[in-house]
Amino acid sequence: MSDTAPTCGYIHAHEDTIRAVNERMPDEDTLCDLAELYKVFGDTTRIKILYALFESEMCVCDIASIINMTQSAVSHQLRILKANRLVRYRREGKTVFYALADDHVKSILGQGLEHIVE
Amino acid sequence: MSDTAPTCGYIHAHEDTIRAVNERMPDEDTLCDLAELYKVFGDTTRIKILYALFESEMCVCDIASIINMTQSAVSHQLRILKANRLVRYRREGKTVFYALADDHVKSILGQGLEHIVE
DNA sequence: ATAATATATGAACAAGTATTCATATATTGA
DNA sequence: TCAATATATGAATACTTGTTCATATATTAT
Repeated sequence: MSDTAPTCGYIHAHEDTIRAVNERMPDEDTLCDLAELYKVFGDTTRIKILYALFESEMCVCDIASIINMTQSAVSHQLRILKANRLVRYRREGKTVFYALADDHVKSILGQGLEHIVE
Repeated sequence: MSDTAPTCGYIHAHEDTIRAVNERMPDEDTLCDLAELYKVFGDTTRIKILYALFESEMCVCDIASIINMTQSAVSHQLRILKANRLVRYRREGKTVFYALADDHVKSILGQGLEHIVE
């Protein structure tokens, strides 16, 4: 974060463009939430977990086995996914089953894929 | 990355579920590219830059002024956006104008917003 | 109650990253 | 060619984050 905005000789953008940008720009809190959400998707382990859950709900141990990571690592990441409401869970005895929270996850990942294959 | 997969007493997922997951799971390279793409969106400064460019193409200095960051910081981030083909640029004399590379950016950010306002 | 097991979590460490500062490059005009 | 200006970039620093290891919690069965 800086507090000094640089000024080049003159502003190229018209005043109404600048006003339009300021109108469209979400407020700081929303921007932070947005960035936070994308950060969650910005990790291979978490993406793998989500892809695994595409197929069906799964317990922590199965997820760990499928994506070849330790139970601890998976559990830590599930906490983050949970906190961002990308997965939900239900307990059944000693086992905790995780599932995708909603279809947003699929469509977000799908759109990302679209961009990189282009 | 770990090399030891944990094993709980028994696997809950059926074999065909596991096979289905492995079929659906993109290969390691694609997963990395995906994560990489989302990492780019996972920063407030870069999101601000993209939102600014929603309105119109803009020179580095105008962007810096609008989002209140130094020219250097903006330039560094533009390099990352450029490398991930989220923005394109054209030079006009001393000035370099940046613009959104395509409409993917808008739809990706839109979908993110949808999730967090829900 | 005790043992066994599935999951969660705190602390530590390593790796990655965003900003700043100083400076380099590129372009224009005099 | 030289000065001015817009942008780019390398190095340093502070901060964030993912994994590991050890351990805690929760649940079940004996």
